[in-house]
Amino acid sequence: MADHVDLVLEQWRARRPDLDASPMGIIGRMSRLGALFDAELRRNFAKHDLDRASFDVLATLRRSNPEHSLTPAGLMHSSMVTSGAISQRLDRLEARGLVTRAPSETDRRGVQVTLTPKGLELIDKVLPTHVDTESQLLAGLSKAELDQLAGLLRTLLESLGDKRD
Amino acid sequence: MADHVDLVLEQWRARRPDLDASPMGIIGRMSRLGALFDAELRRNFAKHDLDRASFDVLATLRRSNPEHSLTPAGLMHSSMVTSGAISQRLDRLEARGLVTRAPSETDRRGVQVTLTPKGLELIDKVLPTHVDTESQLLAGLSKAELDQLAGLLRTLLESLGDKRD
DNA sequence: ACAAACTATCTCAGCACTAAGATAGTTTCA
DNA sequence: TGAAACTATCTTAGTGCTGAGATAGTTTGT
Repeated sequence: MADHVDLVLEQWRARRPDLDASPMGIIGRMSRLGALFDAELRRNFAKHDLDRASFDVLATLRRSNPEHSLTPAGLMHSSMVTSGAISQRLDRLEARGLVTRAPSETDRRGVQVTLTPKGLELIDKVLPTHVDTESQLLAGLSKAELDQLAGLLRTLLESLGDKRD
Repeated sequence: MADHVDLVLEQWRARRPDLDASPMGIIGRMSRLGALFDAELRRNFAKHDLDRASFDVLATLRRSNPEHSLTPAGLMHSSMVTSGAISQRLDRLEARGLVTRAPSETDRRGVQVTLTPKGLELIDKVLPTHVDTESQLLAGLSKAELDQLAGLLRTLLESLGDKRD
């Protein structure tokens, strides 16, 4: 059994035997899996006239609270992109009538972003197909293996300072 | 112990208890780890006037064979980007004198890309700092845990058809 | 009370990528 | 042999992001 990364590691052993390339065995695999996941998830988003960026915003609003409402800063922290990216995502979603931007009542610099009924309907339609696609992507591992994997990834995230907020 | 993704999963349970969001526990964590890894690796590349794209090309050439030489198609398969992206990456690297493009001797459509001495020197200088950075990113897991993680990721990649070529 | 420091959001130029398609050369096979 | 299918590479318009910085409003400390 060997995947593409095993070949890469062999090549490094042949060309640079002095180098311990083993960390690439983890980080290289994650990067490849990320690319494969992304490509497949994108196919599903496209069926519903969405892309990853729009889905992320709609899904974050959907799960955050019963009002489906957050500030741009809140969206930024959740999605790990810059404030400029959030502004542009919101421009697109607002133009499509999927979210609204309202001035904050407590802070005149602030904005409150809220899912419209149309946005709620769309994300609720896409969500089941999304987890379904994800589930198929993970079908190569058993339930026990998936739990083990989730645990290792959580430990790693915690060690890098990933927090709950 | 809980990371950001645990919060996300809790929120889904509260808002959409009918939905089994557990696949997000894996795919969401991989995506976050990918972003954190990328940011840190980029910092190291920048120290050497490089970016991820250029590093990928130089490293792939470095490990592939003793001649440090591949076709654009070979680079494309290894890096999971489109042919257009490879063309542009090679334009940049060629302009900096880090690789050469020579017409293939056997196929007049073909091109042979080769590391220059300057390119070889650069990648050999950066490589140890790169694996060092990766190693630090993984320091939160023991050697045994890393082996376990690599195995699970390999199984997943194989189940998705990732091949050695 | 007021200046300085800070915070929230937006704007925009520059960058690397994709998707589609152009160009040139090679292979297949009737 | 010659047409059709295929392959290798490059070109280009369009897209979404980052990084830097602008703008407006809030908080802090004296």
